[in-house]
Amino acid sequence: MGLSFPKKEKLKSKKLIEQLFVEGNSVSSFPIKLIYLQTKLPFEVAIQAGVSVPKKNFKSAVKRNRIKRLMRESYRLNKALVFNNSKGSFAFLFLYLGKEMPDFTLVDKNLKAALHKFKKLNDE
RNA sequence: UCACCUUAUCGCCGUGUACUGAACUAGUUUCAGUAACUGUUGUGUAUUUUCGAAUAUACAUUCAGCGCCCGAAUCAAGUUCGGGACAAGGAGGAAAGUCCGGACACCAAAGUACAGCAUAGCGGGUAACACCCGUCCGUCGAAAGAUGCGGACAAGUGCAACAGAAAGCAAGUACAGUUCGGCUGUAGUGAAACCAGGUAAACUCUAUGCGGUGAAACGUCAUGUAAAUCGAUGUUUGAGGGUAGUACGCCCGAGUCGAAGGGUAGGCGGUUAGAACUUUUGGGCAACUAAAAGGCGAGAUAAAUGAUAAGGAGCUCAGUAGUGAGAUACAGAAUCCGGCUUAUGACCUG
Repeated sequence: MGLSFPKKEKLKSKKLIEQLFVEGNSVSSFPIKLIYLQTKLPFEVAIQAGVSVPKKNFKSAVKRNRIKRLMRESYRLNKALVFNNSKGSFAFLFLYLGKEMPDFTLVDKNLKAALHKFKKLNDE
């Protein structure tokens, strides 16, 4: 399956996202928080994922874009951790809770940790 | 004026699948020309070889195949679905603030007057403007030049520091004259005094312009049930409501028939080829404009345009130098244009 991150695997439905905030569970590894929910997806994929950075913490659109890109990139490289082993289909949303600009190493490390936590919970 | 560059690896987004012209009109799909690919087709020519033929190669023509590749539906190159390959492309000068001006779209009601708002030397440019150009005047400057909310005190109303009795609607100092009436003159204060002036980033007046709502507009497709909605028809008193404020005016409003709406912030269109850009020539002091030629380079929608690594350029600091260290601005398209304002790095020039 490789390292691609095509459109089908992106969380796009507004309905699902709202449901995610209301009913979803979460794990976190500061500054990354992962909200997830086991649910039916519109396509035949295991996981749909999205990223979000609150406007409150980062007013500049350029900075928000940068953080979202870092998170997307990190998820793309590490999604093999959870993609094939999970049971059922999930909606993911990664939130960035920090207030400082991160670099790729920091995002990658913590996003990986969050994925590991999710996997451990899901296996039990 | 430019908006760091190059390479490698891994990704994201939409587009295309040789080109050109026409027809049919929306379709199980037409025609012509040029170019390219494949070949156990046929024919011809040339060359090689040979006594000759066959063979081989090249070219021309004909035929068949292919329609970027694979799979499925199908009489499919063209239509639909899924997967892949390749190609070219993929944020800005301000994309920002949303402050003006338009294009475009819609409206139960958009009309008239008043009110309100905007603009303000004069002339020109423009689709339009509060923008731009020219010019006059004022102010600043030695000059080059910079800068200006620069119409009107003619009508009405208001305001005016200090000085002064008084800057109005009422008072009044000193001296002199006198037809004895606070009638006249002079002095004193001040920029200005029983007389005019100043002031319109004071009300006001004049001239010109202004319906409202914004792409979450709007159109359309799918699903499809009641009040309400839309269309047609239509009646009497017209309650009541609406039309940004007021007045007039205008519109809706019973019933019947037909259609399909709500929600799912669903899909598609609108949507990116334009009052655009570049070059040349003509017109104009200029803003700008006319003609010709050329190419076309983002289209996302929880929102693509990237991430990582290495090297280099310019910049700053240190150093004689080789070199070393540091930082790499402001900032992210969202219907599209013309401006203005604000933020901001480097270089060149006056």
